[in-house]
Amino acid sequence: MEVKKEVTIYDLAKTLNYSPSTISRALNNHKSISKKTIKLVKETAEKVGYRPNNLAAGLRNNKSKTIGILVPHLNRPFVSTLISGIEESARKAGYNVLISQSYDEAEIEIANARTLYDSRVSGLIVSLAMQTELYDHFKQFTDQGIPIVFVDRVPKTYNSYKVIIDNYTAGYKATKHLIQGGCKRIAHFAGSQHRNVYEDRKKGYVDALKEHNLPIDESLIIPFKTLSFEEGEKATKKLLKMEQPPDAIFSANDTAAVSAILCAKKMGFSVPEDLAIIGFNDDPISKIVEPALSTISHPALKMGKISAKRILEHEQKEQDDLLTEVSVLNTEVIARASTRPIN
Amino acid sequence: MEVKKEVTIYDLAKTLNYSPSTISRALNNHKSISKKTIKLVKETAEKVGYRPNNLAAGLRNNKSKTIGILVPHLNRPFVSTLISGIEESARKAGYNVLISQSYDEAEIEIANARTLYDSRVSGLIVSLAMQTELYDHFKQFTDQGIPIVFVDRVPKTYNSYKVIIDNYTAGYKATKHLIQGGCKRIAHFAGSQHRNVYEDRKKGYVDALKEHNLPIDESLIIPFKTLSFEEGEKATKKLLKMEQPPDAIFSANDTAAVSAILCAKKMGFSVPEDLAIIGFNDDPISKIVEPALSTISHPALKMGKISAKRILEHEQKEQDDLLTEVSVLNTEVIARASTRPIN
DNA sequence: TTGAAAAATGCAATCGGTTGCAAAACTAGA
DNA sequence: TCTAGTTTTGCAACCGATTGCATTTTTCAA
Repeated sequence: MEVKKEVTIYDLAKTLNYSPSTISRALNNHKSISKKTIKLVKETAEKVGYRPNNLAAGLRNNKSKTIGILVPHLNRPFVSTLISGIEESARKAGYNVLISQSYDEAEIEIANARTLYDSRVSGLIVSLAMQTELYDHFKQFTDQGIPIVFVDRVPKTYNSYKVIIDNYTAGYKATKHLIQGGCKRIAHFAGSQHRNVYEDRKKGYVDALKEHNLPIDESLIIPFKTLSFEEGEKATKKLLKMEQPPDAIFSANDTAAVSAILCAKKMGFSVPEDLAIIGFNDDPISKIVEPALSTISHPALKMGKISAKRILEHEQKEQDDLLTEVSVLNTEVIARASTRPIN
Repeated sequence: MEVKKEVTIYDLAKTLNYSPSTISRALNNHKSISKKTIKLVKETAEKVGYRPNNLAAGLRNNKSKTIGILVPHLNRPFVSTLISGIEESARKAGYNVLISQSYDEAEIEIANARTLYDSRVSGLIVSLAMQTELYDHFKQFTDQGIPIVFVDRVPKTYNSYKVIIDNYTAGYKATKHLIQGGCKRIAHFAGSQHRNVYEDRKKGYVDALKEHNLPIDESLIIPFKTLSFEEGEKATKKLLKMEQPPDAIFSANDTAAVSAILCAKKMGFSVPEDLAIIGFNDDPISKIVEPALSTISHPALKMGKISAKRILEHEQKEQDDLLTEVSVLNTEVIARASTRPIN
């Protein structure tokens, strides 16, 4: 197959009788190049089909105008929307977006971090795998002054940007919402307590119970591995077969919550009368299930945009030693039919 | 902020008293380097924290071991799963994945194609924007021998790899499924007829009716712009208010189909008795809605993996002039509760 | 021991932009 | 017209890895 020779700034230089430096500067609107020259260069570049080689520029500058993303799973509503937000902001600023998924495994996360580093990303946006507990694989970025934004699932201690929601308050609000509906025995579908998001949601749940003088019943707090549909069904079955079943469930995600609704209905319980249920995330399924699932909003798109912004801004900043900088977004209870109206 | 100096092959060369060429070859397991040297080089590289610079290698080779993806929207179940499949295969082969979304606008698609080209992707995987009709922006890739895989939404004529399902047959099967359930007045939610997927689904629908001697009623074929929930509601309302409303709907996607179920129920029709409904894609919501939505499977993950494979294989191939090479995947009717059992 | 073939390694150019500094060209006031 | 200052442009090194070809080293049969 014949491959057309690509046009480089050297070709442009020859054509226009300028030096490559001038061409390069003209294309980048360098202030020391006259407007006349800039115009001429750009027009010619357009005409002859010149295309910049990002690899060359990236090599010279040791960064690639690329944001790396490291998430557990790409095909989840929250994550794919988060990425959509990142992509939108990045693209507007002329940045590319490299993606990778860890499948919630620390080992893969580590490998992917390496690869993204090797591609000299300008910044990294990470949502941690379920079981990641060591953060050494992020040090390579920090050492090179490459900004990292942890989003949603963040490490407790690592020094960097973070974009999160207030999971504690969200958990508190969700639980309080159930209490205000008259629920007294509230179960909780808890995610991995290694991850801040699930840990905090649970804490909010516990504190809401305490504040309303409801007992904490450990048998009502179900530890989940992945908060999957199947796990949700199993847990619901178990709960509803108890001698004294709960009258409500606060699930740490929507998937498990929806499975609880379906399972409860199948077992003859009515939702929300016998069992009120509230989820977390406002996934698309939460609007579709019947009764529609009350849940907690999760501003994925916005979190994505802010994460990207942090990286892009970082380029401008004076690189003092990087301090932790946390953005906390608002969430709210979305009351639908799966919980009882507030008294 | 202090930035640690990065280790290059030159540093390794100095340390080990070899030339950079030998280091490079050793790291790449070149056959002309002794196993002893390879071992030594690799161990030292590991020890001193050497990290390859993909930009440098990419510049030299004029390609970046990166697959570019161009899709309409990232946060849709089909697309995000497709990408997940691409990412998985690409990663295994040591390739990175660059993403971009066109928001279904040809103009953005063109701009993104440029950017991906400028990053010297090794291959491009595209699902076309709704209104794209000119394909000039793909020529730059073809001219450079960069393989393009069109997936799902593909151009009719462009010469390249294609990974699709048989939309015609799928549309035919979906319609036939309704007919076999006893439906006689079957409406169709049709997508943009510029895109093969929607055009072919409609053709399958039309032919199924014809073959079963059912009349084609143009008033039952509703043209959609985006097949959104809102559009679906509106269309359903309109249909059910007709003097002689349809007894079934074949929707070209699940979103509109689900909205039809909900809308029909709200209007007092029972599904599937009064109105049978079948969708397309097997999105997560289709399992959740009640009655559960019958639909057509869409092997997103597999399509992603195959698309990536096409790109990766292409690298090996003798680059004869690229011919069109089409992979057609199987789909099947997933019968759930929103359609009537087959007689 | 010698010579030729085979194996291992090195030289130097190359990929395409970017940029500090020097130099040239231009402007304007004296 | 001359000079100092300003604007514009060029020189050349550099980023880090790859690779064709030449050279050195090793191997082994004669």
